[in-house]
Amino acid sequence: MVSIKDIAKLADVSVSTVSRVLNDQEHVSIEKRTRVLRAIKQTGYVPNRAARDMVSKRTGTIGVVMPETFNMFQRQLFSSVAHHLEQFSYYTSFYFASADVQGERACLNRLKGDRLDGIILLHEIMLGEFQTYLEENAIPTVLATFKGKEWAATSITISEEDAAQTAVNHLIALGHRDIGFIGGEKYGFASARLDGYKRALEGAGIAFDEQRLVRAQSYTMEGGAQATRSLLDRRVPCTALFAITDELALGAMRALSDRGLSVPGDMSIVGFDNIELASYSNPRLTTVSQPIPEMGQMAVALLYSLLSGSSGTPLSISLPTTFIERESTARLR
Amino acid sequence: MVSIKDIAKLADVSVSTVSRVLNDQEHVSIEKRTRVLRAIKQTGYVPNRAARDMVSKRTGTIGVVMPETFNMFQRQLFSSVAHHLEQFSYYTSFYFASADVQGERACLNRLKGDRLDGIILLHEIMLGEFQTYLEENAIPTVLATFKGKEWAATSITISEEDAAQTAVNHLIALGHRDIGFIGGEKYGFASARLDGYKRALEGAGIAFDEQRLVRAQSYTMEGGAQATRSLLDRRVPCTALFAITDELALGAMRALSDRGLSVPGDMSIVGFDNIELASYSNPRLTTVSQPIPEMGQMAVALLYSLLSGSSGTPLSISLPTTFIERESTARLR
DNA sequence: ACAGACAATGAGAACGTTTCCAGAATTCAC
DNA sequence: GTGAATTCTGGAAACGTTCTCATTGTCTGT
Repeated sequence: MVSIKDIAKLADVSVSTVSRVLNDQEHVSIEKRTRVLRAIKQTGYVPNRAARDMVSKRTGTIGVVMPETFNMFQRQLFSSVAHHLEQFSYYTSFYFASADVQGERACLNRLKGDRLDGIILLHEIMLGEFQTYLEENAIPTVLATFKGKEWAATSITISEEDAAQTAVNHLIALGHRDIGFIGGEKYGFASARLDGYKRALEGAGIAFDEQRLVRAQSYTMEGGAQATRSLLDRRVPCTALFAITDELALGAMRALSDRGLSVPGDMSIVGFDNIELASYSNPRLTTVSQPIPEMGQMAVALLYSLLSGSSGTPLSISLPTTFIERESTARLR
Repeated sequence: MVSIKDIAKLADVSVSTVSRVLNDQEHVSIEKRTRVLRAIKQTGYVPNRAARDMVSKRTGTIGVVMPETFNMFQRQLFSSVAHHLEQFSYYTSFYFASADVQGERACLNRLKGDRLDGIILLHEIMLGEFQTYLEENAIPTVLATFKGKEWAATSITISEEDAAQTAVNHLIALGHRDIGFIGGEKYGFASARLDGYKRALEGAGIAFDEQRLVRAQSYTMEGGAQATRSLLDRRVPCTALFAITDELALGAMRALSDRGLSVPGDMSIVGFDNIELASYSNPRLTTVSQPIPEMGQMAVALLYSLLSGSSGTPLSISLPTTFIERESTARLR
């Protein structure tokens, strides 16, 4: 492997000079600079990142953490983040954590060895040690799509509860009163969206009924389908469904269709996220649109400002959502 | 930052001894070993990877390259690869290359600095320099979903052409003769699937008609919808469509539905890939199933054997596909 | 012509680890 | 008991960079 010394020898200059050229520093004559550049080109030399990192005490790397089995919303968010990250001169490392304690711990351990300069978390982390590590080492952190309960980190979110309430209100406005809820496990957004659902019912004077609530095992279409089947099996009358995720909603549509129920004829459905697929399903899905590209952009911008040394109380930014009416909801006949 | 020296001091042993403990080597007394381990635990010490990599001349890292805007098939493949990669003790770095020459070059440059021990490519790379670099540096490489033309690397593929032919044959068997083709740009699999389509027509004595061929701008649902619209606008009669990707097929279904055509009543559709979504669409999509989990597993296994020093002519493995009939195809009335 | 400022350059320390080597301590075979 | 083999241990070199510092050379203003 060709090293900086080889380049120095080949260009007949000192190692220091090569380093200066490499890092675009001044105090190098045009003549030597071109000689060095020629040698680099000739040998195909690329600086050894490990060596560079070691001496400079920083890796120039920012980490992006996401679930190993990310859903389509997270996939789109990831795209946006990755795209904006390319703009500026940091390396990016991606970490995929399986959604359990061991998975998060394994992820954390990988992280630690990498000595990141900054980090963006694209999903809620359950493991307390994660927060501890980041705080103790004062690693600039941006939380996207969630806030830490007692974690005073920069975050970018939407008002989950309000958005969910709006979605359910739409169903109510269409005359529905028996509205099922397809939720999920664990995460903060799941309970926030449930709260929004409850608030909407309350606002309309509809009693909340535990029987109309079902939690999917996983945030997948399969999870949504299963949950819907078990809801239907309970035989509590429902004319509409609110699913806290588009993928759950799509799974629900599949399950309904399998039971010979039509959407929105027999059942209206509202989703949440507005993933790309929502406008390609049949029928198109009425949903709450999250500003995914902006969330990614903001997350990157916020991290950048942290890395540039901005201080003070961490910003906690909430972006607006939009309710999108498509074809999966209809007025109750 | 706490370093190995701090641990040595704290445990009152030499740096060498700490290093031995760290790397699970023998020749350390139980007593000192426990002292070292205690010190590590106490301080939360994690070895600096950069330093470690530098001296050991290897990074213990394997790289996974995929397109920045990966489609659902690639997403599932990625999952499988990531999952199997976790089993063994290499670090994994993910690289996302935007699908153009600059993107691939940028990706390559990032790669180079990282001095990978091995690499898995999850999509066809156009940039020749990529191959050159990997070959010149003798980096163990596995190509997944494609083969290099003149690249004698280990690869794992399916027989694209045969599978496509089978898919189109199915349409023919249902009585269809006017079969549109929704293809795409650039990649080898696109032309292989086109060849399969042509061969099926030929086998049935149906003349290939350029007018029934359309290429999507991108391998997305939007791309499929657009392509389908332009095909419909040509007003060449078609009773069936073969899309070389499930996502294109789903976009096509959307476009047809928008024009008031029903699937499979007015038009049969066959896709390719069998992404998760294919069994959740409405109607469910008839398609060619790729053995995605196995492909990922194989790719990892093959890389592992390369890293373990297996040599000889690189293996080129082709996995079988399955044709899956669902609801998007029907007999021509 | 001379001091002072500044540009160009290279020598060498430092970063945190692994690994080679040699010495000390212990065990083993007779 | 003796010598040989083996285990344990620490010192120090090496890895490929960056960065500080000192030296030399070239201007500039008087």
